Amino acid sequence: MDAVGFERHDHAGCISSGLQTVVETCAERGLQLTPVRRRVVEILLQEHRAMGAYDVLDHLRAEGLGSQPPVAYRALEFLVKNGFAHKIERLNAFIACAHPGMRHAPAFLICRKCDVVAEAHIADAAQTVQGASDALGFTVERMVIEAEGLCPACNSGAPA
Amino acid sequence: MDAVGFERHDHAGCISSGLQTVVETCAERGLQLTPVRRRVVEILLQEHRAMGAYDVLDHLRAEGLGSQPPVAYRALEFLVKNGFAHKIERLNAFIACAHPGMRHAPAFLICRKCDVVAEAHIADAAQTVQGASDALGFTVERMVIEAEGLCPACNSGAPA
DNA sequence: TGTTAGATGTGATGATATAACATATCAAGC
DNA sequence: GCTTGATATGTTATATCATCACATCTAACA
Repeated sequence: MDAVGFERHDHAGCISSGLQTVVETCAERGLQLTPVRRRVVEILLQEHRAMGAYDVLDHLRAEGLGSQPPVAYRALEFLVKNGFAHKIERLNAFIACAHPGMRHAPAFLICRKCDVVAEAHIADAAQTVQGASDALGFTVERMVIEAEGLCPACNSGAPA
Repeated sequence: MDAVGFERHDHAGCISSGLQTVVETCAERGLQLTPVRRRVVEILLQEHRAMGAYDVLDHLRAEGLGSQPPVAYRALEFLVKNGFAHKIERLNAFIACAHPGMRHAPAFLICRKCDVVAEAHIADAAQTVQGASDALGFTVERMVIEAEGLCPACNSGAPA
């Protein structure tokens, strides 16, 4: 198990390495990392939080990279489909993947107070759901595991 | 582990017993099961599927029980808060709880082909997420576990 | 060079959800 | 009985999230 999101970290480094991984993975797989798509993943990495599609669109608009909702939704769809970003269903929002390119079934821990979202990899939980589904004859194609509550900082009464 | 949703069942019975459980639980806890709230849980039990708030509202409107969105959303909020219904985040839709009154962390198995939604109780998965969250200092208040894929019937090529 | 597939631009609209404020109901306490 | 407070409902308007439909552009390539 690990989690990305609560601890402090070298953010400039995490942006550049995250972007680099996306660039490389797209090259390997023959995916078109167009300017809009590239910029959206950069925005998600920079902001480092769950962003609504219209938040992303605001950034794009300010940079002349598209002004209508479909522009943002299409880029986000591409990123989610290829594992470079995730949709947080509980928030109707999107976040850069902490481990782009890797196959994984992430779980998200969402703080209701400060809105921080951590991406945890709780393989056992995913496997348990998978196993139970198999037993019922249900084939799992996508899985959503999201926990809402209080993050360590908000738990301990620290300023949000 | 058990699941409610895929197998055939005595639906008239499940409606009446489900409603009865809600009525009794409200009485026990001093909750106001008003006409709108009661009718909404009946609608969810009758339809036996995930319904959008506006689908529910259509029923209410046809019966003169309210015509504006907040009427439906408020009733649904009451039902979800008290464990009589669940929100399926992946679908932005609501479904009657298969085990009203019981404390539980349900997982939902959503068929993308025929839209059937089964409520499974995969205690291990919930506990695993809970345990991992505790280890990180994250307090879980609400958990969403949803798997999307193909139900047994759609899996086997049976008519959807 | 014509064709095609994928990506983007853009206007309109659909779908989901809540804010804000007025009104109603009812039980508790004076 | 009357006031008060808590809870629920009615209603208008609006906020927020998401997609449709169609035109255009570009690169790959037969």
